[in-house]
Amino acid sequence: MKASIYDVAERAGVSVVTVSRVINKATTVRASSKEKVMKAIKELNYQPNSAAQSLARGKSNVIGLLIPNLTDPFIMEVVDSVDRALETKGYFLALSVIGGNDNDSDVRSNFLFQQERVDGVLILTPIFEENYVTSLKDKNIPFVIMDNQIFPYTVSSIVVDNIKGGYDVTRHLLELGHTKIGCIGGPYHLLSAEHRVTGFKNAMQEVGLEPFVIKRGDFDVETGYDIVAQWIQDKALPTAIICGDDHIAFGAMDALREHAIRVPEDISIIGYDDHPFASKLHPHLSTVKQPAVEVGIKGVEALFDQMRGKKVNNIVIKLEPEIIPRSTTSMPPELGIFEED
Amino acid sequence: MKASIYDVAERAGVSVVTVSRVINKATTVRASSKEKVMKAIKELNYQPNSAAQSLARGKSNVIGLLIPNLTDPFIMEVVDSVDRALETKGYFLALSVIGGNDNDSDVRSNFLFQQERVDGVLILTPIFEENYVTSLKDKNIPFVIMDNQIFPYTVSSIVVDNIKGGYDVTRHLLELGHTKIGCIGGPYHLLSAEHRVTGFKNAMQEVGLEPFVIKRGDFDVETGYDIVAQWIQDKALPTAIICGDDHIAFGAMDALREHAIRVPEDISIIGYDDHPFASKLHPHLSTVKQPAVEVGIKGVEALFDQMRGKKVNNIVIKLEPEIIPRSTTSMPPELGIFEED
DNA sequence: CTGAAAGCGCTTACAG
DNA sequence: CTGAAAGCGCTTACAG
Repeated sequence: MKASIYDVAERAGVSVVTVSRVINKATTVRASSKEKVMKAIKELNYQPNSAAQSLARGKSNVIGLLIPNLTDPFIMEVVDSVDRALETKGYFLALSVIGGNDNDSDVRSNFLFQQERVDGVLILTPIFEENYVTSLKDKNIPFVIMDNQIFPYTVSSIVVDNIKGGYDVTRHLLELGHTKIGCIGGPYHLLSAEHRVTGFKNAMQEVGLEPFVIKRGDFDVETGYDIVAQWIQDKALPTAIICGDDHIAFGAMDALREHAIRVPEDISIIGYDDHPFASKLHPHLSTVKQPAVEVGIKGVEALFDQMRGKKVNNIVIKLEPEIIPRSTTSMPPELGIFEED
Repeated sequence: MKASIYDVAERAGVSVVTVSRVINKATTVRASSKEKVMKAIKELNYQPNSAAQSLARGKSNVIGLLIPNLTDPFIMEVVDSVDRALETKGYFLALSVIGGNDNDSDVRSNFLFQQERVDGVLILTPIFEENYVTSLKDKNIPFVIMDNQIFPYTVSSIVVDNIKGGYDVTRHLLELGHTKIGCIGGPYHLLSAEHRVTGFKNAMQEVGLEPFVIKRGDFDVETGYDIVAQWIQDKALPTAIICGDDHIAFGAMDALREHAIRVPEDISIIGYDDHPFASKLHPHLSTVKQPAVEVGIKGVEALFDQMRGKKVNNIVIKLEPEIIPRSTTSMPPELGIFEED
């Protein structure tokens, strides 16, 4: 049978209150008492029942984390960061993957969104789900949204400046001397994708240049591959391509390779996200590193501030991405691939 | 203030017992009572306190899942599968990433390994951690180990037959006509890696062939790249390479590409795991698909069997991988790359 | 079909 | 520094 706090108290010859105090590291316990209790705990292999603790304390010590999938490296890095941050605070991570269809996500969120079940919720989603916000507010559960670009509500959020990311990437190419710059952006419904394209446009406009071409698609290898293959077929290639993310960049390079077009000699490619493969596959991909660890840490911090009752509505923390130039970007060729001498 | 079961009872004009019954979907409630209770629940926006439920029921409805990292696609697929399986059963997923250093993992596991905190634990680890097993057994927490190849204890586990995987892959190459087959296996401390190599050796021996070469390294792009680059420098390349996983295969192809050696015309490559990129980057990688979803489902099933008290010690469920031939494997060339006419 | 009572295992004031 | 008492919000027999 599992030992309870009463067993420990009895064995140690003290009251359960004292046992509770040493469990909770209260300082007001005589050293000798503490010792006896510790000994009893050891001997009985006692571990406090967390359900009882939660009930008595009115808090569960678990934080819910909602994520859209388990495949995106950026997301996984944030999850890892959150996991670590929570752990140092003695909190648990209850993970829930929000499926695609609405019913599904409804069930899941309701499941997680029970007060007393979680002390707070972290939402990591590229898409703004209004019903989550409503639901969470209804139930009075503290929450913060991470990596979301919409915040017209009084909602705490941690965002990464994607406009700056898109801008920086373009500046990099501009400074290398490129003028014919194309862009394969992410999907329209993702504001992060939108913002990167906006940053691109801003930077171009600033120097009085027109985008060579702009296409949009999913954050996927196939998007990059298909679009670039089409461009090649059309014999209309810029001297540099800004990709919405690294998957697109890998796909773009894949298509280029099949046509023996060299990167970066013939064309420069730059991605976004710093996928693990970016620094491993050759040539090493120039890209943008998002502060994933920072996002996780700040998210947890903001959530705990809120849980502590700091009435900090609508706190928005904006983090900056960092460009990492590697081997896929260089000066433009004298002549574009399909240009005549 | 949050509504309790008493508020609901009062408003509905019944006792808390009846409310409890409708919450728990007991059939022994008069329709009219049930209706009143439902109405009160709606009006008060009542949600049962899960800590109280856990305490009263003696179970938490949460399952702990221990994983080594958040980057391996196979692992993530299993996590997803477990998440779904748990959800349909009304269970929560408490995730914990086991860090590298021992201290760390100790802290984490102790944290998760509290009876009453979790009803059961699923361990997904390529390395057999004896202290986990001991600890879990001590505390009498049901658990099952997934994707582990060692099971000398009375421990339930779900394993995938890596020997068969290695064997099948080799047969595939053999049937295409290859005789000079090399292998870049995963690390020595991973039994899964070991088994794949064993499968390779077995298949070769069966047809009276010697392995052309066998090297080992981490499951990493760099391993494949470095080893193949070395082979190229040594002018000693087999006509087919069996890679311990897809990362190694990607690295191998990367090195080959830099030397303009064609896949599969000059050399065949086959990976393991069916990484998302395997079917996207060109040429599409021949590989082995592990039954990740199945592993998750069976793991959850086995765990629940155990939780229900089925005294099923040492249940081992062995699942089979499936080879997926794609475009990186074909008949061997007339002459090896470095062979003279 | 329904409810009074006891209990799940802790923590929190309060009093000393 | 310590303990008696009440309470956290539910569920589980038990009796009716």
